[in-house]
Amino acid sequence: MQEQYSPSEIEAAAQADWDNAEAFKVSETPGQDTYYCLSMFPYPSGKLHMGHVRNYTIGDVIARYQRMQGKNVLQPMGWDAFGMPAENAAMNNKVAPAAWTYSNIDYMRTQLKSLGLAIDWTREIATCKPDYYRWEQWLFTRLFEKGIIYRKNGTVNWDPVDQTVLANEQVIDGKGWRSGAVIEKREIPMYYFAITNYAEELLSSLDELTGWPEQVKTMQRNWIGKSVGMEVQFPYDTASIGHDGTLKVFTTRPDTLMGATYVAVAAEHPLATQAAEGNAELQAFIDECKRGGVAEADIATQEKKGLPTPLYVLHPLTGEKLPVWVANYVLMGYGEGAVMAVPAHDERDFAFASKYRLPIKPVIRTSAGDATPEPWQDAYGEKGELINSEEFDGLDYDSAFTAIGEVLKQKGLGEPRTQFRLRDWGISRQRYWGCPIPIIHCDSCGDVPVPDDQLPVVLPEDVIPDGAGSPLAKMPEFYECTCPKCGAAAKRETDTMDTFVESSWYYARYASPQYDQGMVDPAAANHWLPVDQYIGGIEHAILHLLYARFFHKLMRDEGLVNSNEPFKNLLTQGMVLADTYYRLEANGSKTWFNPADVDIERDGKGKIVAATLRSDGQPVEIGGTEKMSKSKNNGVDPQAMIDQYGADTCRLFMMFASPPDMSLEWSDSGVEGAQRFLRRVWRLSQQHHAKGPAGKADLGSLSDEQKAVRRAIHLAIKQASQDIGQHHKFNTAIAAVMTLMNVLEKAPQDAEQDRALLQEGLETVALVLAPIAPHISHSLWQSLGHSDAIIDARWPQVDESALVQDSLQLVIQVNGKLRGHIEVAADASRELIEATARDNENVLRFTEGLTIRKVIVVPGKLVNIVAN
RNA sequence: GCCCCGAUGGCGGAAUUGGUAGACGCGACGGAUUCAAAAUCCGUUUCUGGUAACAGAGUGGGAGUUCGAUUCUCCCUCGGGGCACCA
Repeated sequence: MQEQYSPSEIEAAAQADWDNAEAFKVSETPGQDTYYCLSMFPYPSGKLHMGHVRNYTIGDVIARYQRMQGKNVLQPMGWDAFGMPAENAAMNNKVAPAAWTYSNIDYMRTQLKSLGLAIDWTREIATCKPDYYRWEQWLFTRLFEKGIIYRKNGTVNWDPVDQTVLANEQVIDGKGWRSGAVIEKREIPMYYFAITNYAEELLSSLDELTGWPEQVKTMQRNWIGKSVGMEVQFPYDTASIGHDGTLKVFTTRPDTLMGATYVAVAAEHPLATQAAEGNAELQAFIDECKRGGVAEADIATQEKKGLPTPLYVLHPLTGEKLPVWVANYVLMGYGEGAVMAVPAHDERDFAFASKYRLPIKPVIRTSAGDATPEPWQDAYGEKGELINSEEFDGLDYDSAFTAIGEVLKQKGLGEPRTQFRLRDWGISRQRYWGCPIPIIHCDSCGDVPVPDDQLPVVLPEDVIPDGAGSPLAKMPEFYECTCPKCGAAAKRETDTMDTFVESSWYYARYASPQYDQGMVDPAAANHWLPVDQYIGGIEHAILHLLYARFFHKLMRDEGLVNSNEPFKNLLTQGMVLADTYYRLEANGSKTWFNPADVDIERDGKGKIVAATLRSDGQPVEIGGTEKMSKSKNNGVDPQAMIDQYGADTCRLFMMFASPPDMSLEWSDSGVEGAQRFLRRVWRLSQQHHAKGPAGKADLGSLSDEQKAVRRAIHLAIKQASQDIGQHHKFNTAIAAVMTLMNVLEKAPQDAEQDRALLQEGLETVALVLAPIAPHISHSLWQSLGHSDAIIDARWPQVDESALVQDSLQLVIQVNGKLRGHIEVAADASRELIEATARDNENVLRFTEGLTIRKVIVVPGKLVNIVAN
C-alpha cells in the first residue's frame, strides 16, 4: 500500500480491474433479484457539465449500493442525440449535425468513464441511429393505423423573414432570435398523439406511484387538469349574425350561468372572422392578436384586451341578448375557442368587464356578501347559495349544477361534460435533425404509413441546415417516392418528430438494445421493467415524465410490455449552483467573471465582503449564487476538477454538499475538504496496514472504551444504511462515516483488541464509502486483506448488541425550556425518572414559588415540568 | 398570469411519528510542528450581555394550535422550477 493517497493511480487501477472483469455487464440471470437503476440520458451538447456529474453520481451510488444488497443491477447509458443545438452548431461551424453529435458523444463517453460509473456500456444507445429510431417509426405507423396518431392543424411561431418555424426558446420578446422580425402565429398541419385518450388513466395511475415525490404527482395532476363542468350552447341571435347556430362554451361554474353578461371568442373564431368583414378596426385587432409567440407564459401575462362585435348570442335560459366580444385571452386551441363571462364570480372576467364597462351581475351569496364591489376579492369566486337567479335561487352549487343541467338538456342547449386541461401532443417539427415521420402523401390514397419492410426512413447525415425552412423539404432525393399502396408518384413527409418522442421509450430499449426483430424483446423488457429507480432533474417533472408514462401505456397496449408504469421510484435532483461575479459596463450591461478567476476577501468573522479579479487586482461585484450557466459564466468544469482532485473527491463532495433533491452550491474549499477526508482515511489505513494483519476481536472481553468504539462503528452502519437505502440522503450517510473516522483516529491502535476493532472500523468505512467513492474503496479493501473485489462484497450489517447502552442522558425542561440533563439507567422506571428530575438543582431553582401542574415524561428523551 | 417547491449560524447543511436547534463539513480565530512555508495536528466558533458561572434572544415575516413548533394550520414576503417547439 502506497504511503500517499494518489487518486490518479488508484482510479486508473480500479477502472482497469473493472474493465478486465467486465464487472458491470449484466444479463438476465434467472433466480436473482433484478434492480434497474436509470439516470436520465444526456443530450450530447459537447462536454459534461456539473449537472450531469451530479445526476450520474447519484445513480451510481444507488446502483452500487443495490449490488451490495445482492441484486443483479442494470445501469445503462445512452445519448438523447437529436435536437436543435446540433443544428445551431452546424450553422455556426459549417459542420453537419451528425458529425458534431458523434464527436461530442465520443468525448463525453470518455468523460463519463473517468467518473468510474458502474455502467454496462455494451448496452449503449444513441437515438439518432437508424437501428434505434427505426422502431419509433414502426410504432408510429401502428399508432397511425389505430387512430392514436392523427393529423390536424396546430399553431406555431412563424418568422416571416427567415420563412421558418421557431421554437418558443427562439422567440425573444415576440421577435425572432436571428432575424429580429416580429413573430406571427401560423396554422400548419401537424401530426398529433391522442394523449387525451389516456388522460383518465394517466391521472388515476399516479396513485399507484408510491415511490414518486408527492410534488411531482401534484404537478402532473394539475397539468392533466380534470374538471367536471357543463358544455353550454348560446343560440345565435339571427338578427345580428344572419344565420342559425349556437356558440359552444365549456364552464366549470354552470351555477353562475344566470350571471353571464357577455361571451368572448378567440381571434381565430369563425364569429370573429365574420364580424371583421368590412370592419377595419376589428380586423386590425385580430391581426394584433396573431402577432407574438405561442408560449402560454407570454399570452397569460399580456394585457387583457378585447373589442366588441355587432354580433349577439342569446342566453340559453333567459333568452337575453348577450354581446359577443373578441378577446386576446381566449385561445382557439383551448376548449371551444369561446368562453361565457361571469364578471361577478371570475377574476379575469371581472377585470375585463370593469375595463370595458360591461355589466356585472352577482348570482352567488359569498362570504363577502351579495354584491361584487371593487376591488375584486377571492371570496367572490366562492361557491355558495344562488341569488338573482329566478327559479334557481336558494340552491347550492351541487343542486344548481343538476337543476341548470336538466333545463339545458331539455332545451338541447347543454349537458355535463368532463374536460381535461391536457391537450393532444403535437409532434411535427419543421426541422432536419430529428427522426423522420414515416408517412407518404399520395394524391389518391392520402396519408399512407411507410410499410414495415421499407423502414427505417433513413435521415441523410451529411446535411448542413441554413436556418431558413426545413432542409429535407428542399431535398427531392429525400422526399420523392412512390405510394406504397397504388405505386403512383408521391411525396414523403419532410417533418421530423419532437425529440421528446425518442426519450419517451429509451428506458425500454436498454433491455434489448441490439434486438432487430422489434422495438423491444418482450422477454428482456419484462425481465427488467419497470425501472426500479429513475433519477433526473426536476425540470422534467411534467413533460418528459408524462410522455414516457404515456408511451409505456402505448407499448403495453401493443403487447410489448406487461407493466402499467415505466418508473417505480423517482428521484428528482436539484440544480448545481455557483457564485457569480460581474462588473457593470458603461453601457449598463454586465460582464461576468468565472469564480475560478476571482479572489475573495473576508472580514474577521469569515464573512465574504469583497472580491477582486485575479488578472488585474481590481474589484468585482458579488452577484449571488445562481444556476451554473454560460450566460453567468459561473460554470465549473468537471474535467478540471477530476484532473485535479480525482473522481472520488468530486463524487464525495457532490454527495456530501446537500441531499440529492435539493440544489447544490459548488464550493472549491468544500472539494478540498472532501479530498482532506479521503487522505485521512488513506493515512489511517496505511498506518494500520503497516502493522501487519489484524485478528478478530473477542467481543466478550471489551473494555468500556472499546465498547464505545464498537458502538460508533455500528451506529455509523445503522445511520448510513437508513440514509442510503431508505432516504437517499447521502450527505448524512457521509457525515456518519466522518463521525466514525473521528472516533477511529482517536482510538488506541496497538493492543490486539484495538487493532481488531480498527480493522472492523476501517472495513466499515470502506464498505459504506464503496458506492460513493468506489476507487479508493476498491484499493482499501485490498489492503485490508480481502482477495475478492469490494463491488462484490455485501453491505455491512448492524450488530444491535453493539448499540446497547447501560444508561441514558435525559433532557430536563421547565415549561418547555431546557434546564439541565440527568443520567438514568436505561431501564429506569417512570417514577424514578420523574423523582430524579424533580430533585434536579435547576428544576428546583426555576420552579421556586411555582406550583408544578404536570410532569411529561417522554421515554428515552426528556422530562418536561409544567409549572406556574 | 397559472401550477409546484424552497427559506435554519459567516457559508453548505443536520434535527428519521411535535420533544436538547445548529450533527458533519467549509470558513474564521488561537495554538503546536517548521529556519520558513506547504501539509498535518490540537482547541474555540449562533447572536447579545457578562472575566466567568450564567441569563436572554433565535430556524424569512406575522398570527394560531400545543406542556413543548425548524416540524402542524392560516396569511404574507422573497428565491427557484415548469407552462406544451430548450433538453
